[in-house]
Amino acid sequence: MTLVTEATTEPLFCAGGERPLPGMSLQAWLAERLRARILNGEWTPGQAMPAESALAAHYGVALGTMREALRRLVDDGMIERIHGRGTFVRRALVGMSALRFFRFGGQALNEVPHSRIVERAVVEAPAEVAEALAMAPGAPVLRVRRLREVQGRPCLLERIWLPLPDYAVLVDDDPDAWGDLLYPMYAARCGLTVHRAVECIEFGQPASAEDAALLELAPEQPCAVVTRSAFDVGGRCIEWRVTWGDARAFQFTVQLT
Amino acid sequence: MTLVTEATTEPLFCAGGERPLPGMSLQAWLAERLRARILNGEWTPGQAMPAESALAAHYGVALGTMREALRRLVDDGMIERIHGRGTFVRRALVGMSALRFFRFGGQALNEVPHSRIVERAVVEAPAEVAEALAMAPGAPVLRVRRLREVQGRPCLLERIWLPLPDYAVLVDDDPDAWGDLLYPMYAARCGLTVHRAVECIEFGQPASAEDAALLELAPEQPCAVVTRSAFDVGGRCIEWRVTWGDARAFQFTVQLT
DNA sequence: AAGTGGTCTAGACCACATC
DNA sequence: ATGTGGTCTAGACCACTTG
Repeated sequence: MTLVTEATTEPLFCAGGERPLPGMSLQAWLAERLRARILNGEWTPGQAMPAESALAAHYGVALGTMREALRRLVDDGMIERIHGRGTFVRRALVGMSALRFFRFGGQALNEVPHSRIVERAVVEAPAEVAEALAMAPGAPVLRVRRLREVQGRPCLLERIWLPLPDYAVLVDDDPDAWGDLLYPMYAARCGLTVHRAVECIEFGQPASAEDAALLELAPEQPCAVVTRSAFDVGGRCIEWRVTWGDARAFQFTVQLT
Repeated sequence: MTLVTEATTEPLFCAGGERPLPGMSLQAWLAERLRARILNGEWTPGQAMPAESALAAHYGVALGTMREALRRLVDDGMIERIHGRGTFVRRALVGMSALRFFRFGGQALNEVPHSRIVERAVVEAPAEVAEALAMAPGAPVLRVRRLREVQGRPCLLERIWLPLPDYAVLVDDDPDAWGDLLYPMYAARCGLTVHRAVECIEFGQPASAEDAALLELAPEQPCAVVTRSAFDVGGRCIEWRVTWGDARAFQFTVQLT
């Protein structure tokens, strides 16, 4: 009598009364099952998952138990719940521009700075890049240098490394058509969604005199350097980038509770 | 038959069936009531609150509802729950040393750096300090300058401002007896507990040639500057401090999910 | 053994979004 | 009107900590 309206790649029900619970709580086990199904691509980012009632019925658990399992995934940043609409696998990160670490004069809030692609080349991955992207050293990667401008003034310089062949479609097309936001472009053109990222902030100098000139800074001018590894929902690193900006414009706030 | 074992400063029960719920959920209202009682000092930091079952009975709500209210306070960092032991008002922050922003050579993990009080004086609060501490400009404050050393090498210099008369007992005693950790000392000597803090990280130079000399840095050497406002559980700012450290040793990691 | 928080159930009803 | 997540109830039992 139960209609299974969803394709599933796992046993429909853990019958026989025996569930794999070797000390793991039911809600934790449910969360892991759902996480695996998301990672398996059963529900893709932005797509709605079945209703909590449907999931609870599917697994034969109480509603409250399934709610707790879903809450774990929300806390993980894996899914997002919207009252009255449904439960969704989270899309790419937003509002994570390195620009949020800086205060550039006259910068309007939420203003997306203009992007200019300064360089795009297929190169062999240097050791550092290869390690970050979990590739063999020397493997082909797409290297991009991008300058970001606020009100016509250069403020951030980014060096970005992208693993090939995942980003192959970006090798030969027109970079001017990429737009100002890369992550939505990655999703649309390459089917790659950034789900999580780690940033490391340090102080240093521009990587070269040419980079300093692009930023209109003296070569020895101190810069804040933001190194970011970006991962997809499966935990694979799909972008590595380093961003430079004038240290005098750097400002970052931390809440401690 | 119900024994009221706790002193309470509010009506014991919201009788008459009418609870102040002008669109607020019951659990949110409960959380606010409990928050007010904590801020009122009914349960002090480190002390156990009544059991969730007792609280639920006291307010005449279901256990699960009270659990949700308590969960909100946990998420706020207001309380802490320990399985089998109880629910506790959170103590002072730990592991919030500005040292966590730096990597100094040979620094062992969790090593508490040695502290040396370089200056202690009662001064009139400058405008900036007065604003941070919500005092009148020129009001008396205790100014402390502290040098922190790792393996005998100076690494951080702190300028700390403390509102008077709250810290009056520190004006004339022996600073060498303060120890390496100030916040536990504040709690023990002055009855002041840091519950929350906000830090702002910027880039700059030492405040004076003398400060640079204390850090054994050139006066023009770039430094990371960490400005911290520390608040008690009631939201009052009870400490304002600025910390300088060599920018070359600065390293900070941010997780984005 | 007693007391605590953590898990789980099986409902009911409410608030929000969409068609 | 229907379907979604959010709130609330009233229990039961489990896991952990302490005396």
